[in-house]
This record gives sequence, structure tokens and C-alpha cells, in this order.
Amino acid sequence: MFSRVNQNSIRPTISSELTALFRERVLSSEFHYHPGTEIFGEAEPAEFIYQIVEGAVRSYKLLSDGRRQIGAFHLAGDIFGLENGDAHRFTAEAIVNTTVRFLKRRGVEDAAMGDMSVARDLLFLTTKNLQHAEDHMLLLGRKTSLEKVAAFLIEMDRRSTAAGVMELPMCRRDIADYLGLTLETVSRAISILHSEGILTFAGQTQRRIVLLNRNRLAQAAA
Amino acid sequence: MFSRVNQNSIRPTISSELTALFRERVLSSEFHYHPGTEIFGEAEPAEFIYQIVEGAVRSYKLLSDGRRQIGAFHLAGDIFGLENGDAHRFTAEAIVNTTVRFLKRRGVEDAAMGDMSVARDLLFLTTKNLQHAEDHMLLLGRKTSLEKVAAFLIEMDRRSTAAGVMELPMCRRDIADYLGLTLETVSRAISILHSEGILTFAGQTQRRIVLLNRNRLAQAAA
DNA sequence: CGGAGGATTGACTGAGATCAATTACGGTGG
DNA sequence: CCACCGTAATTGATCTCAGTCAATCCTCCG
Repeated sequence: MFSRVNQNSIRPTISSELTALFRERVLSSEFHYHPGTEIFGEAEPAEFIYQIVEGAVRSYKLLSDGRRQIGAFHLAGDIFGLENGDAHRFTAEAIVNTTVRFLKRRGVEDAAMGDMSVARDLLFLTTKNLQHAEDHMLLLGRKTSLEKVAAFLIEMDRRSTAAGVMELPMCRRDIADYLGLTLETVSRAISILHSEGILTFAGQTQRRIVLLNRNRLAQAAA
Repeated sequence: MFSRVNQNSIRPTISSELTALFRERVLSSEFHYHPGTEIFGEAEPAEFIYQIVEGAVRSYKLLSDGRRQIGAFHLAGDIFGLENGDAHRFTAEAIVNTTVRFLKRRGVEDAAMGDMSVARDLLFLTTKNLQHAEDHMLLLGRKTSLEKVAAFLIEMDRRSTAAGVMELPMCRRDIADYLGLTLETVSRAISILHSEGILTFAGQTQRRIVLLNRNRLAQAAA
């Protein structure tokens, strides 16, 4: 399922104190997950919090009949699995080959009790997640399929490190379950943006996208 | 727009420290809002945080063409307007005649710096909001209209103090904008639940609803 | 009693879902 | 290196759930 690895370069994040905590505690506490493997399940006890060293993770909820809503994608540097209760509220799965750092939740809470800057970090991170969820509610409840896909591409563009081409780690189905659509509708929307010259594909994969006109993309996202 | 009032009984909430703070600082810092009046606007500087003494408030985001997504309804006892940045991320409006308490945001932040239990309260409250938003994303992205309306009624039932009849302070359009539907679809869904004997109306208004079969309602919410 | 806003109901439309076929890509073994 | 296979993505045809448009009813007011 997973295997130990050793790697230490990581994209800097805003949450400096927590990232520092992660750095301090790197006692081979890194693990590797293969595509599709579960990191933790919804309602499982939340023992750790996680930071992605490399790779990508999807967090989702399921309905009993299999309908899935992905609440967030986590990329390199992102911290996830942060809960305030005892149980995880999402299932988290590696999308691609992913390396992850662990921190014991109790340890973080203890640190927060003693160190106000850690407590502030925790609140800041939770607020960031809340802000994202709030924006995503507007998208899910009130935007059209084209607006959703455009907004998704803008979000990924903003979060991607490489400036030129953006490599999407997730498949169309993942995008669909993030946007409350079907994979066919996502594909059609991307085709429209392609045919309108707003984006193009790099190489012969549909996962590497180059944005040709960010203004028009932003308009489409309105 | 609003007028001073004096009232002090309030439903107890989970967030005891913050509520205590609100109590301490009640120096005629209560205001009354009439239906439809704005308490604060999106992107306005967040100077205060608020607690409802009596009434109901809707928090929403707008798209440029007027499409609206209500992110939450706030009822008596609820604290809202809590931001971690300098600006509000929602517009908040009174739905009915509403009395609200204020706390200076700076004051709360200062208290949190000195008192760890206030800091914990702040984090707890933000986490509660996040949890609600996460559940609501699943509803908005993946549930059918009937499931949405059933889930809404269950939520309001859980939050309502009176056990028998539930008095909805909001109109069908508000419900629709909360659930990502149109008011007609909400009306039809309620009619279906009515015709199936799951709910009935109290008196001759469509705002007072009595749940006749919570099990079947929960099933409908799947 | 009359008027305005809220809610329901009906007829029709349409955006996105579903079903289905085809094409493209990436990994594997020969 | 290439043929093969399974998965991913695209594209087309059709369907359906919820949206739109519109009429009516209801309720609470002045």
C-alpha cells in the first residue's frame, strides 16, 4: 500500500509555524502512496494531520448510492486532514504517486496550547479552508457548467507552480465530482474552451493544458 | 435602518466563552434590524462580530448578474460575521425583525491572544462553520431537488427550539437560493412531501410546518 | 375591500445527464 | 521498437429533471 521514502524539498506555504513543526518532526515520518490508495477514510479517528511533499490528493464525501462530492484537491505543500473533532470528515486518496508527511494531531494540539503562534496558524488554516468551501458553494449552487470548468482551470492555474503548462493530476471524473457535473459535461466544456482558442493541449495528452487567454477564461468564469 | 433595544434572554450556545464575552460587553450594544435590511456587506471591513438575540439572518454571495447563493441561515443564539481577514466574505441581511449584539473584532482578537479558551472557541466556531459548508457542498453538488428540500427541513427541525411546529422565517426564494434551486422547485418539493403525508401546515400559512414522519423525511433526504 | 407580495400549480423548454460509440493514450510484454 | 490492451477522453444522440414562463390563489395588510 505505501512505502517509506526520503525527501525534503518542499514548496513553502503561508502556514509557516505548522510547516516548521512538520520540519522539526521529520523522523522518517514520510510515506508514499500509489494512485488511488486511501490515506484516511471518512469517520475514521483523526490521529494525524498531513502535508503533501509531492503529488496530489482528493478529499471527498460519498452518498450511500455512490454519488461523490470532492471537496478539495490538495497539492504539494498543502496541509490536510486537519479536524477539530475526533473523526475525519472526508475520505482522502492519493490521485498520483504521492509523498506525505505526518504529524500527530495530539502533538499539534499540545503545541497550540503552549504556543499562541501555532494556535493562530491552526485558525488561519481552518479559515482558509472555510473560505474555499464558501466560494465553492457559490460555484456548485449557482454557476453553469462552462463557468464551473473555467473557474476550476483558473484555480488550478493560480495554484500551479510551473508558469507555462499546467499539468492536471486528476482525471475528468475527478474534476466532474469536484464541480458537481458529469465527466462528459466537463469534457465538452474543455472542448468549447479549446475550440474558442482560450486553451490548448501540450504534447499529446489531455492532462497538460496551456492557457492562451486568461482574460477570456476569467470572463467565461464570471 | 435600525434602532436600539434592550433584551437579555438568549438561547445558550456551545461557544460558552464567546457568549460570555458577548454578555460582559452588553453596554446597550444591541441593535434591531427590520426585515430585508443589510447588517454588513460582502467585502466591507469586518469591524464587529455578531450574535443574534432574536430573529433570523441570511448570509449570501452574489454573482454580477444577480444570481445569489445563501451560505447559511443564522438563528437566535448564533454567532456570525466572524472573519479572519479584514473583510466580510458574505453579505448579511435580517430576514425578519431581528435583534443583534455586537462585539468589536479587535477586542475578541485581543482576548484570544491573552486567553487560550477564547482562542479555542474561535477555532471551534470556525470549524463548525467549515463543517456545515462541507456538508452543504455535498448537498449542492450531488443531491436531487427533493433530497435538498428534505435535508433543509431536517436541518431546520434540528435547529428549531419549538418541538411541535417549525416556523420558517425565510420565504421560498431564500430556501431556493440556499439549496441551489428555484422557488418553484422548492414549492413543488414541499407539495410532494405534503401530499405524501410527511408534513403538514399549521394554521393557514405555508411558513409553519409540522413534520408528521421524520423517518420518511430522513429517507427522502438520503 | 382592494392591492401587494408570497406560494402554488400548470405548460413548456432547455441545460446537463445518460447512454452509446469511437478515438486516444500509456503501460506491458513480446 | 512495436503490437496490444485497458483506461481516459471525446463526441454524438437522446432523455429527463429542474428551470422558465405564466396564471391563479392565498394571506396579510392598510
